[in-house]
Amino acid sequence: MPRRAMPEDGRPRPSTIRDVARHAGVSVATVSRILSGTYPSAPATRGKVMRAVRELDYVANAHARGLAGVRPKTVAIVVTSVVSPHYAHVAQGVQDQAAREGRLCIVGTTGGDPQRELATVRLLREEHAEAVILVGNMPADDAYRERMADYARALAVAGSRLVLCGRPPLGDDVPAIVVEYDNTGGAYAITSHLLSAGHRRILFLGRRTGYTTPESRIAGYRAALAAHRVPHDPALEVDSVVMDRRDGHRMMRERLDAGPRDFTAVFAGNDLIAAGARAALRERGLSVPGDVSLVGFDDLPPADDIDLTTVHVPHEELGRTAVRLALDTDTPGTSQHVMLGTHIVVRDSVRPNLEEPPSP
Amino acid sequence: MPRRAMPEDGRPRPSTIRDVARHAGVSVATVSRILSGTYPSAPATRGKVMRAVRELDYVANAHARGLAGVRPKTVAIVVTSVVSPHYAHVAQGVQDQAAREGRLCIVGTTGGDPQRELATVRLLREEHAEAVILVGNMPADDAYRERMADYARALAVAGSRLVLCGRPPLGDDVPAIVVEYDNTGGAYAITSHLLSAGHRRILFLGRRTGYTTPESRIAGYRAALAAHRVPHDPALEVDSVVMDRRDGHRMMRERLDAGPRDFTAVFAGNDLIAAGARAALRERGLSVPGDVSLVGFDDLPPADDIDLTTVHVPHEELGRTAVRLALDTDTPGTSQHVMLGTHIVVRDSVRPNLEEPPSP
DNA sequence: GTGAAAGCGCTAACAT
DNA sequence: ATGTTAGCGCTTTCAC
Repeated sequence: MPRRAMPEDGRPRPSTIRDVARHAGVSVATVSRILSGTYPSAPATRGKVMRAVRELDYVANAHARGLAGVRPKTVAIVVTSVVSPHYAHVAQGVQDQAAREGRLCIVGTTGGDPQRELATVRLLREEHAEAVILVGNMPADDAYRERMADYARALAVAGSRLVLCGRPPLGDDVPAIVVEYDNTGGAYAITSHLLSAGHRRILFLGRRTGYTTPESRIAGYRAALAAHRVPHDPALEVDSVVMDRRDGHRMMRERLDAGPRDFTAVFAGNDLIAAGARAALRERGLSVPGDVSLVGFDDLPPADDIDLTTVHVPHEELGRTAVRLALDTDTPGTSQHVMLGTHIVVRDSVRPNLEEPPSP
Repeated sequence: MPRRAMPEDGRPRPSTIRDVARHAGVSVATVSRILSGTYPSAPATRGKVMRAVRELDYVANAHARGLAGVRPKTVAIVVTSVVSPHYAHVAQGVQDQAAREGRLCIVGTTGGDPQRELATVRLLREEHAEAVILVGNMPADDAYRERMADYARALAVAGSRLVLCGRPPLGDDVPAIVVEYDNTGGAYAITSHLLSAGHRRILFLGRRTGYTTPESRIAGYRAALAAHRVPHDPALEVDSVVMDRRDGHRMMRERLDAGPRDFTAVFAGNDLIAAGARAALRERGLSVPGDVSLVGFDDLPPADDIDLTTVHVPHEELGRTAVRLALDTDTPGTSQHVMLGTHIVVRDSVRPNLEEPPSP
């Protein structure tokens, strides 16, 4: 049972560095130095201090330390939601690396609301975290760029590094680190996979103009079609608003109800959409991959559950890399740019197309 | 473009309350009072101050404020992992309520490792958060109780409230708020659901002795059997270690390979196990619910994807309630206890049992 | 209604 | 190798 200071009011208060100093018979400076471990000290003194620390159950006050000019050991991550697997896995990577480097992790959720994002970044500025990692999902318009640039400058003044995760760079004048992954390359690869299986009419589910991630993916889809000399039919690209399972189900259902099926394969903009589309196909008596081939993007649950061939995105590595780069003070540049690779994961949702012969 | 203090070294520093005071021609005390909004002040002064705040882009330093005796607006949550849907949903509830009440949220992950948990709680003590919410998954032995009691006392001294989420209370002498949900009731209800459909041999997948959550669930299972006067066969209870999809698959596969099938329905200890078991059943040519009925527990993804009848657990409400109770300083008691209800969600994974006639 | 000044607990010069 | 002391930026008495 630790002894602790107990003022007259009968409520114990946390031990302070002065309590420890007194208890050990040394000065507060000595205690501070020994605990920080960066100065030489006599073993005997060290022993006394450590014993006092233990007996008084002393832990430093993070706020006092922060005030005294030591950057708090904290990284922050801002996401739309922590239940979305995409964000959850990036957050997990951030947590991993943060814990490994002895940091605490502040997580903010915005629900996709710019107002809440703004409020969160404001609160984070107050905290003076070492890094603020934004895994936003905002349209990449000018307003967005400007907002990010504002964040970047304000955070830079407070000494925090801003990391943009999964989005393209903003420009060299903006002090932000960017960690993204190869959406276009992945989409190109998996579209080629379908083309190689003889599919020519590939429905793309989840076009979302103005949003960088879906746009990069559809760009890869189109590039692959072009490379294989397959005509590009804009009618095969379906717009989505929310990019979730429900929306995938809706898009597929509406498409099937609108007329005769004019595709043999489906490329869903993400695995959630793929899951919804698959359900809709089955409701209409179409099996995957028996009747229709289906691929997704992300390699997150429920991809494994539904045996979906998809593009693996290194979500956790994204988070880990973000933390690593932000905490790496050896590299002084505040505007690095890293692009992580993606690759296909083949499961059982694609079959060769037999409905029309492949072009010669 | 905000003007900001720019020392000789050419690196701007964040504006302080003194910069604002000078800029507005008032004292720092006045600025502090106006920003806290709890004191009367002349409208003219208020205007000057607010303008200065805007022009200097001032945000308060959370550490200075914390040091000066104001409890930081922060709640903390400690979970095993943020990718596990169970924890993610509770965390989402915590985030929701925290944001609603203007709080920042610190998230710590332990990976189930008591060492990391200890380290995390230590770091959180330094932060003096208003609340520390533990959503642990530890065996409920004496060592665990003692550890929790230690946390509780240490955090109480630092003025933080400890909330135990999804676990039974520790005792009145431990200053902790407990928010749990009705595992036994839910298990009782869904077992009754299977019994009403005529099932008598119900395989329970996921017994884990010493862990409160699985133990409460199996208790409900046994209670329902007893209430329906169905003999309890211990051979129908299968032990699990990790309680995940893979383990569900393994348990089901091993059971099916061990001999002739001696059950008509399966009660999986959670939805992940159910998903794994379902996959194993299908690999052996058994359909759900055609050949075997299957139910789970939690109502989390992938329950919806696989049309699983299961028990709904109010995960997000758990998190919201934890924050609400912890921040409710009107109720001074630090050892409240709340139990949230659970209920069945019927989907399409149960069929009446035809293999043997129900008892008369 | 506003100002002056005393800390909060810690770190980092500056002494010795 | 250790002690002394001046802040860090804010809130909050206590005066006026």
